[in-house]
Amino acid sequence: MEQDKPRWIMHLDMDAFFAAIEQRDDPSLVGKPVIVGARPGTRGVVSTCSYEARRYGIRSAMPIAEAYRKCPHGVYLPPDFKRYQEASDRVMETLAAISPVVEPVGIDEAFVDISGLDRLFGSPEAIGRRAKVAIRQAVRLTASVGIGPNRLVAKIASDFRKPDGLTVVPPEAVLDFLAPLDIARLRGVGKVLVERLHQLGIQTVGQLRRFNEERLAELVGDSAAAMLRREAHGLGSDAVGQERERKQIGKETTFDEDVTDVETLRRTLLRLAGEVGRRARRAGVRGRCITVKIRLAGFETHTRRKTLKEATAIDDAIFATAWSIFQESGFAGRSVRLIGVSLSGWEDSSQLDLFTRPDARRERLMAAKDKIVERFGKGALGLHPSEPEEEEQDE
DNA sequence: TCTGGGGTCCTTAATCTA
DNA sequence: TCTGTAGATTAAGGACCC
Repeated sequence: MEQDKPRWIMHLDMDAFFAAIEQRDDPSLVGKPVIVGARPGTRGVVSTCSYEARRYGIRSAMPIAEAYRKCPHGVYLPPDFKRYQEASDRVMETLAAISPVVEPVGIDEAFVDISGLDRLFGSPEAIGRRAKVAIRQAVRLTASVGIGPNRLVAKIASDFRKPDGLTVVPPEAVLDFLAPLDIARLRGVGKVLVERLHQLGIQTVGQLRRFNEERLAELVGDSAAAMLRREAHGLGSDAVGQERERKQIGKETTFDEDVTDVETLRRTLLRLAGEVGRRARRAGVRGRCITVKIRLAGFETHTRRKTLKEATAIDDAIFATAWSIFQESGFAGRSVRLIGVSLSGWEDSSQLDLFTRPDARRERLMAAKDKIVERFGKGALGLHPSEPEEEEQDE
């Protein structure tokens, strides 16, 4: 049922989400530089910071040590995902009351298809205002909204005026809107591509649009060039859907200090494999592919992978494979900064044989055990609560 | 300065297989 | 049966995003 009516896509982005929730819940933090992320003095980064903190040059993903140097008197808080998820759920519900087509992106953003809602709610701009007001009422937080003919333009528009902004870009205004913007605003253009485009003298989207097509393809490759061309012309998908199926479940950890002790690495892998298994069972998936990620002291990162004959979600099987991968990797004895395990390559559920598969019974048992531990704690299984630690909150 | 953790997708190369 | 090859699968790394 193709329709010729113009598409209107809204992108909504919560302002400094984690920090704003902290300020909302503790009024003494209002007006102060609030930094949510790793503890100062550890190896971590800033997750989100308030606009007051941004005045000191603090940004998301900045090493926490650097943030602390820039703003030692800031308020440093660990993230509390449970509270953030609650707020996020309410935001998504609020959006769902405006349009049935809402696609959450992570915890603090969403795309909403608002095409054809003019009779109900008025112009796209009126709908954007309505969404902002409804969210403010529901969670006492502000959001920035962008509206355009597709996801690309809507997303760039929501980022255009922040915080608490509203930017509507009608189809006929797209080219003019994009032309003066920095190429880094485009999706898929990160540090590497920005650097390469700068070398070509391209700083803005308008310059990119005018740049010779063949030359661009020679320098960044055919597929990147094609993507850049489309984006420079403001072309993008207008399909808004539900969340996509996830393709991988992983868990990794960075040590406070680099580790050479093989026993420590073994125990860490065991714990990570257990966590991955537990999450896979809860998600009802089994994977054939096990990947071990190792980051050495110099930040040099490697992955090694093995594909099993039978898909699994059992801790022991994941660990045994991960451990053999590590032992065969040749990294034993090196100084390790980070180690991680992930499971992927889901088996095709249409070919599942739930009753004859040898692992099925054990998996059901382990899933039941997971549930008991979840509800009543490790004590319920006769385990010491601090035994194989685990404080993990569920994302 | 010293770089988290959860992911997705793309590229390239090697290997398997029809 | 031999051989070349196209296409699928596997593996590793990297860029990017939130």
